[in-house]
Amino acid sequence: MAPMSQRADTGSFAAPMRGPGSMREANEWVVLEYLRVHAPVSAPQVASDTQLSRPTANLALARLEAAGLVRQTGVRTGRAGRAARLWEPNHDAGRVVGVDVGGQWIRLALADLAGRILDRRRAASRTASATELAQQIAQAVVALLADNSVGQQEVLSIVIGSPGIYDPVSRQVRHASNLPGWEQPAVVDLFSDELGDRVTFENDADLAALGEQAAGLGRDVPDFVYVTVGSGVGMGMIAGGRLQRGAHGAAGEIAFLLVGDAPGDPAGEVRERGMLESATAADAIVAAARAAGLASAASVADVFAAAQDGDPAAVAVVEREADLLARALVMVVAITDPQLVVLGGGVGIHAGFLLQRLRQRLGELVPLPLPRIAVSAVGEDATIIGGLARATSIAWQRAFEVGRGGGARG
Amino acid sequence: MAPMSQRADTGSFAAPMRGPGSMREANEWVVLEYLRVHAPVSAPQVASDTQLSRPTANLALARLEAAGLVRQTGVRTGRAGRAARLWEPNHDAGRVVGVDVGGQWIRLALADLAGRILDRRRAASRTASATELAQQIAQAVVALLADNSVGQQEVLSIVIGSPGIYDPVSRQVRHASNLPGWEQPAVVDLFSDELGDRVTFENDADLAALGEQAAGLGRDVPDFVYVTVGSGVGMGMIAGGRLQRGAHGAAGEIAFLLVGDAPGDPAGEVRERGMLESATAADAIVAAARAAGLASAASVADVFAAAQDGDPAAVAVVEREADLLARALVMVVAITDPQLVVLGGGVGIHAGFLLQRLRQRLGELVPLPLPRIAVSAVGEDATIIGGLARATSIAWQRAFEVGRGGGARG
DNA sequence: AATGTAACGAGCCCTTCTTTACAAAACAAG
DNA sequence: CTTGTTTTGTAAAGAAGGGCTCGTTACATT
Repeated sequence: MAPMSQRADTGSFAAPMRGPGSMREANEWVVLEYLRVHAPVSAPQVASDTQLSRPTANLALARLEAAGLVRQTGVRTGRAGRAARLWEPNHDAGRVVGVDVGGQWIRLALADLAGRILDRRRAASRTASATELAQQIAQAVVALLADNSVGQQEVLSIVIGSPGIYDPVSRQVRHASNLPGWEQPAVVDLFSDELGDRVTFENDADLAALGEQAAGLGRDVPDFVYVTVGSGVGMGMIAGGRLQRGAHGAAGEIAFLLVGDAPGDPAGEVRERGMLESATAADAIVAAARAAGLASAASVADVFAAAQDGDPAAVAVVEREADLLARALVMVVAITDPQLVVLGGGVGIHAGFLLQRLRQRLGELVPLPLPRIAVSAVGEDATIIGGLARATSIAWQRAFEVGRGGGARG
Repeated sequence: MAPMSQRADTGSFAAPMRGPGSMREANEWVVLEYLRVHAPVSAPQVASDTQLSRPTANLALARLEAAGLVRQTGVRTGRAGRAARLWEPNHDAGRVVGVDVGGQWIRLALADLAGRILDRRRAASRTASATELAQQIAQAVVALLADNSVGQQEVLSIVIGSPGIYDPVSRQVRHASNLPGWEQPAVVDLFSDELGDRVTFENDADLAALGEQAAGLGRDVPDFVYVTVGSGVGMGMIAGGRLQRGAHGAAGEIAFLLVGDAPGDPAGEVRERGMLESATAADAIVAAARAAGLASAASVADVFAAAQDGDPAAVAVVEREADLLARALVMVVAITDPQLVVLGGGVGIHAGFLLQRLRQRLGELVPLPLPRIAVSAVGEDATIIGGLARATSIAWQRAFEVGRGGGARG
């Protein structure tokens, strides 16, 4: 069966230098990683910034170019001296796909190796059965590739983000309460059958955190959390610049945080969905607003709009939301001490209105160093962008590995 | 001023291989790290396990021996073929000191580079003033070294564990509510003046987690937390095999977790110490027992003993303790998803009695994959052992750096 | 005592990086 | 337009490592 690996940590010792071969290889990788961040850039610049000698840097670039991983993108002129050729990664050396699977919508995007989106699709989820949903996704991916004339060979990585936690041992997704049936192993197998062995599963909130890290507020923040509040509640955690998944991939399943006595909630739902999610997710807000007399409230946006207009019932609902989220953030801050909390998801995006109260409550409850709190800069695309970021990272590794011995394209 | 560095992450790119020199150096470091775990071991074993060639492994060992970092420790015989010389790190190439500063006791230990304790001291903390306490510690360290004829030069690292979080920027400890005055910068400066620039500050719970990782239940567990309940409450978190400190070093300050309505506690104390600590720390247990009619309860041990004897009031107190800790662990599990929870501290050590109820409550509250829960295997020495583990790690790095150019000893 | 096995060590070859040097290309000044 | 300056690109020489292979040594077995 296909590997479909979650990042397997090496565990043992750092790899020693096995002969001069690994030396050159390591240097080429350093140059490539440098270029991914600093392109376009001249060869002497690469040399000085990577602390390699000019000939070595040039050799690495030449070999990477021969492997199709790097290309010249022009000439820097205007300064004294010979004009320098500028280099950049060959972002057309492959393609990646990111998929965001939700209970309402599936979104997918095709991107180059820079993560730039070339084409994207959105469709209502066919949640009649999980296998139907999986088939819908697989077919959508195939169609997306076909419409853009992208061959199977070019696709180096496909990352699928969904609720729940993926267990690479049993090869199934668990705890995806939003997607009934999604836990069947047949779902995972269907993807490897249809799309090959380049599929990686990730939690949607984890990917959203990576998205915020790649293109949002988390860009230069090594320790932050992304909290998503929408139809469900979730969290992705970046510590030391790296995504933290926990021992079973369940880190950040904050739906189950205890945030009070959750009055009026049937105990069964609290146990199933978790107390925080039962009390703060989108449906809970709408229900609370209606119970408070806002019969016209049909969506979260309605409730927030009414609150903005000063409707006292709506204000009370929003303030309770802020208080509950503050209690949740107390736990997050006390346990993980992030530098930044990013709010996302259908509710989180509207959270600008309650940020002030959120900060105030948090300050009242915890005398610790407080994180900055802000609304996501990438919005509802966080998961897709994060999926593409993860996919490009995997793809570059693969391209480098095969490029060392194989052919080039692009 | 002295650097006294917390581990500074490099941030930028992996170091390239700058010439064959760095290659040899990297290989020597790999060999040394391998030996620290697998000693005593033969040279061919080193070669095959590190994937270096036999000549290269032998050369690395020879050079490390010349630098005084490695030594022969005998001959393995009994098998066919020529007898192999066995190698081990030269644990006498330096000394380290670990200090555990608490509100009641200070403990300190002198150890070799394997972390083996050569001598140790314990004394009642002189908490009249923080500077007096700091002076007491510094003098105790000096005396410990003198009594064992250890010169200042030999001490490669001193790690001081205390409550609170150390901020390397402002060079002071914060949030050490147990140690009044400990936040003054003068305290930190006193140590660098008296003991030189090899002093590192760490949170005591963080060190306890490292201790459990080095010598306790966390030995081969990459993701676990150490929860200490005693006169205070704290947590140290290991994820991916590495200690997680958070953005401000405040990760694991779980005293502030919200675990209910904390009935009967004055609001001021809850705000100051945190709700979980106010409700579950040692003094709270004793107070609750007395309030329930156990006039004879003078210590946590008394309460637990009475509960073991079946005293209903004591049982109720212990069960409430278990319920509160279960609520706290819900947060920890939902946010960080550890594989193992280790209980330590004055209360945690007696927690065997409440483990079952703790597990049951946790299972009722969270349908996520649950961690193993167990009482610490290193007991009250966790912080000291962890401090020595951290210190040896720092010391080997230093010894390696200077060994590359400087002299040897031992 | 003879044989097999495993460790050790020296010599050789290959690869890589750096240094040094020189040629090429752009701009600036006359 | 020519000449000089500056930076880039590349080639050759020099230095240093690591792997491979083989011969030697030492221990255990029979």
